[in-house]
Amino acid sequence: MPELPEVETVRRGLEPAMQGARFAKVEARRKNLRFPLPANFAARLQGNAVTGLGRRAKYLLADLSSGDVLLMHLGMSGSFRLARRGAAETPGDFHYPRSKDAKHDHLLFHMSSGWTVIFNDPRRFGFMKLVPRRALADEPLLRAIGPEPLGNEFDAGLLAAACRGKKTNLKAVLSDQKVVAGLGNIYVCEALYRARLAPTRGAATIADRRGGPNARALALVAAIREVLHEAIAAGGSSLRDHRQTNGELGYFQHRFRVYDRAGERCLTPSCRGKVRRIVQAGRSTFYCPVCQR
DNA sequence: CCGCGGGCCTGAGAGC
DNA sequence: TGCTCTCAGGCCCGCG
Repeated sequence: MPELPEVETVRRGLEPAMQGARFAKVEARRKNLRFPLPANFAARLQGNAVTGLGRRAKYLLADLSSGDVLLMHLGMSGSFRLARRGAAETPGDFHYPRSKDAKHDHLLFHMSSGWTVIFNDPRRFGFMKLVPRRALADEPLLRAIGPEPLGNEFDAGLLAAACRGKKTNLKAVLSDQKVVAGLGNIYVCEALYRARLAPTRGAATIADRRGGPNARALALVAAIREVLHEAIAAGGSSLRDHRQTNGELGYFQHRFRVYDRAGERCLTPSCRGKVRRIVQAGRSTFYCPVCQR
């Protein structure tokens, strides 16, 4: 599923079940997701309390009382859901499995809060890793990731500096996690539409001659922030896989202005354009060729 | 250094 | 109904 708004939605959903709770029992139904699970995965979690639940880019990070950090990535199709222990939908219960999807319930975290946290991932592009807290700064998966787009550090000056001298286009730059964290195909398309910038536009053209931000860079940063805030408030976007942890769908997909709207009218008032789908770096890009320049 | 294509997996939907 | 083909929100690697 998951880009920043979906991962943040999941983080918020997991908090009441995990924050301050212990892993009473962990069931790993497979020994690998995208990568092999850490050695002794269940044993290293069991008995630990979750002292904090954070997010960095598209990663969830659970701080454990052992001093380890549990790093979780949802890949393309990973999701978490919560079930009350003893309730009908809870694994181990008489009625379970009840969804045809249950074969992809790979990890079960039975928490001392009474909740069971279930990680489901049909495509198994997701993965988990345990990292000692003091080694987190050197963690290769996180080290190269750029600033959080909703944080104070990220601004037009930073984005322009990252684009300066680049030969590539805006779509590629915004999709690059080293430039800015957490954007994926959907929110890159939506942010570019809101900033009225074409995804094919050369990235360097949002910097002025000195490499400082121009009006385009300012518009782009504002658009990125705006679309992410709105999407988080809507519980993310549900296309195929993403659900909130309570099983409800996000609803931001109803507010897409270009994504998956190929051939439909541009929503900009007075624009006569039609949304176009092109392929960049092997992925679909949606944009209005009339009002995005 | 850069961009691109392939690979990792499974499932959904379209077309025949 | 069922086969085959394409596509999917991420990310890493190797190639040229």
